[in-house]
Amino acid sequence: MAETLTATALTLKDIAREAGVSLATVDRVLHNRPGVRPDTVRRVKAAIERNAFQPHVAAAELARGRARRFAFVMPSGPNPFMQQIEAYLGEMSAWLSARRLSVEMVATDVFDPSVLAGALEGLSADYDGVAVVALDHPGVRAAINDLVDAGTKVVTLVSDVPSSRRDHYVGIDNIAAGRSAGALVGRLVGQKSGKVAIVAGSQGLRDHAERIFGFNQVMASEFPDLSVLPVLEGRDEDDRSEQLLARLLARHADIVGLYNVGAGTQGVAKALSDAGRDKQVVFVGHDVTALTRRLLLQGVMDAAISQNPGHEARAAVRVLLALARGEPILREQEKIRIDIVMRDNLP
Amino acid sequence: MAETLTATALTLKDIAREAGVSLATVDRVLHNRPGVRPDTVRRVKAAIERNAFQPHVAAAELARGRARRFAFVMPSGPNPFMQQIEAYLGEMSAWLSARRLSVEMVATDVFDPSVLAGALEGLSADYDGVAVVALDHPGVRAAINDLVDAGTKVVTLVSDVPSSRRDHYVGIDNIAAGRSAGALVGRLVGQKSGKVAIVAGSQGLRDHAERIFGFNQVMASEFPDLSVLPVLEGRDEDDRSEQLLARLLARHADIVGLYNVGAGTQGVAKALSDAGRDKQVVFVGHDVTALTRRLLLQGVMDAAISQNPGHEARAAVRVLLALARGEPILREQEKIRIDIVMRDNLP
DNA sequence: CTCAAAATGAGTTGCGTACCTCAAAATACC
DNA sequence: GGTATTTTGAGGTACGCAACTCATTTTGAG
Repeated sequence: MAETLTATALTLKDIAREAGVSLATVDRVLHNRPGVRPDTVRRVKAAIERNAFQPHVAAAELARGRARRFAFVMPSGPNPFMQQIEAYLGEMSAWLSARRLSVEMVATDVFDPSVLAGALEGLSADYDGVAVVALDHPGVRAAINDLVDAGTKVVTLVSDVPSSRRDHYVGIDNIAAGRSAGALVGRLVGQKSGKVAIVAGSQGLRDHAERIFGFNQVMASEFPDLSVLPVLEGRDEDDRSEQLLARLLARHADIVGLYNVGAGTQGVAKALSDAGRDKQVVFVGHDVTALTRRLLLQGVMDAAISQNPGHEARAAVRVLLALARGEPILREQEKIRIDIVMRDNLP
Repeated sequence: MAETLTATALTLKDIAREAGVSLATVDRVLHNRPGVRPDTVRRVKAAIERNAFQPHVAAAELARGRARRFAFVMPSGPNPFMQQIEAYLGEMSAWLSARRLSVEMVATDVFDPSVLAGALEGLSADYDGVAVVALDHPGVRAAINDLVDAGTKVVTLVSDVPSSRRDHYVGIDNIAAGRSAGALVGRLVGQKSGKVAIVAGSQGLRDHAERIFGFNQVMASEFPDLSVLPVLEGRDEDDRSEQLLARLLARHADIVGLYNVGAGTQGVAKALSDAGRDKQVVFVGHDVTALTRRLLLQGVMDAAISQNPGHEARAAVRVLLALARGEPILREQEKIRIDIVMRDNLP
C-alpha cells in the first residue's frame, strides 16, 4: 500500500568499501581524473551502478566552493517577449541566490551573425553556461561550437541552431505551432469558404518559415475550401504590416481568416479594424502580451499560440544548471508546450 | 549591457558581524529559537534584509542531516490519471535521490471521507510533507488541519479543500476549465444553432460542478443560439454514460455540441458513433489519455481540456520541498495551466 | 546591592563531497 | 635485478550551515 519510490542514503565512503578501493580512487573515477587502471575503473563504476548511487547534490555543490555563472544572450532593443523573459528571471532572484547562481543578461544584435558570434566569443572564460537566442548561420554555429569545446554549456533559446553542437534547445516545435494555428483558423472559420492571409516577419527567419510550413500543411490537407494567399512580409514592424494587410484586405473581399506569424500585431489589428472587418475575419496570432491579451478580450483576436516565456526562462536556467552539474535533464519537464490561448483561458 | 540579476555571497558570519552579534544569536533568530531580546531580533533581521541574505540551500540541506520524506495519498484502484502521476514521479527518482528525498505512494479510498481521514491521521509522525487528492468534507478538512498543526506541510492535488488550512493547492481552476470548454464548443459549432449536451460524473463532485458552472456561464453569455440540455450524470462509468447519451441523442436530432466533464469517455464516444453523429457533433472532453488521443486523431473528439499530470506531480514535489525548506514558492512556475489540446498540438 | 533569570558569546562537531598532497605499493621496462 | 613509472592509499582542508554545550555578561526584580 505504501510504495517507496526512493531510498538510498549511501555515501562515497560506502562505494569505496564496496569496490575495495580508497575514497581517493572513487573520486578519481567519478571525475575522470587520470591514474586509475581500467580494471579498477570498471570495479568502481560497477559498485556505483549496483547501488544506484547518486552523489548528494547539496554536498557536491557546497564542496566545489565557487558559484556558477550563466549568461543570457538576448536581442537588444524593445521586445516584449524578451522583456518578459528577463522579468521572470528577476522573479527567480531569491531562488538563484539561495543556490549561489548568477544570471547575467547580455544584450546584442542577434540578427547580425557576425555581431552575435562576436558577442559569444569571449564568454567561455567567464561563464559556466550560456543561453542564447540565436540565428541559424555558419558563423554563429562556429561560435557556439567553440563555447561547447571550451566546456561551457550552451542552450539555444526560442530559436534553435540544430546544426551546432549546443547541449539543448529550449523552445517550441514551430512546425507544430503553425499546424495548430492552421487547425484553429480552419475550425473557427467553420463551413465558410474564402481566402486566408498570412503576415510574417520574414520567411528568412527559421521559426517563421517553419510556422508557415506547418500552417500550409494543415490548410492544404484539411481545409480545401480555404485558399491561402501569398505571405506578406511585414518584418515584424507595425506600420509595414498594417499597410500591406490594408492593401490586401481592400483587394480581397472574401478573406475569412488571418494568421499573424510574428510580431507587428498592433499594425495587423489596426488594418483589420480600420477595414471594419475585425469581427468577421478569424484572427490567430502568437504570444500573450498586454496587446494580444486586450485583442483577445475585445474579440478582435480569436486565439493566440503561445510559448510560455516564464517557463522558457526557468527551463533554460534549470537545464543549464543540470548540465553544469552533470545531472540528467528531466526532458518532460523542460519541454516547452504549445499553448492555445483563447479569451477564456487567458493566463 | 551585461546586467547582473544576482550576486551576494554573504554568509551567516557576515550577517553576525553586520548586526554586531555572534553566530549563535543569528542562528537563534533564523530558527525562531528562544532567548533573544526583541530588539536584538530586530537588528539581526534588519541586517538580513539589508543584504538580501539568502542562506546557502546546499549548506543548510547538508547540515540538517536527515532526509526528507513525502507521502502522496492517492485513490486506489485503476485510474489512468493517477497512474500517470505515479509514473512521472518514477521518472524523477534520480532527481529525488540526489537530494535525499523520498516519495511514497499511499493508496486509499479517497471518496470515503472517513477512510481518507483515517489514512491521513498517522502520517504526520513519519512524513515532512503530504500531497493528497482530497474530497471537500468536514472530516477530511479536520484531518488536514491536524497535519498542518503538527508541522507537516500539506498540498492538495487535483482537487482542493479550500476550507482547510492546507499550505498549497496544485491543480487547475475548474471554473476556467469549464469556461474554456464552453468557448471551444461554441466557437467550433460555428453559426449553427441547436442544443448542447453535458455528460458529467456527478454534480456532487466539486470539480465537476465547477466545470459545469463555468461552461454554462459562457454558453449563456456568449452563445445565445445554443441551448444547454440538462446534465446527464454518468458517474464516470462508460456503460451508464453511453446509455444516457444514446437516449438523449435519439430524442434530440438537433444536438450540435457535447461536453464530457469527467471520465466515461469511452461510452460517450460509442454512443456518438453508434448514432452516426460523431462527425456532426462538436465533442469536447477532458484529459489526454490513450483513448482521448485516439479519438482526437480520428476526429471524433474535437478538443480536450487537459491538466498536465507530469507538471502536477513535479509541482507537488517542488512545492512540498520549498515549504519544508521555508523557501518561497515560485507561484508562476507551480501554477497548473489549462491546456487546450487539439489534434495538431497533441503532446 | 544581590541574586536569579535572561541574553549572548565562543566554541565544537558533523553533514558529504571536491580537491589536494605525499608516501607507499604495484607494475612495467630494460 | 634494478629502476622508472603508474597506480593506489591515507589523510587533510574547506565549503556554509544546523544544532548543540557551556561559560560569561547583562538585565531586572526585590
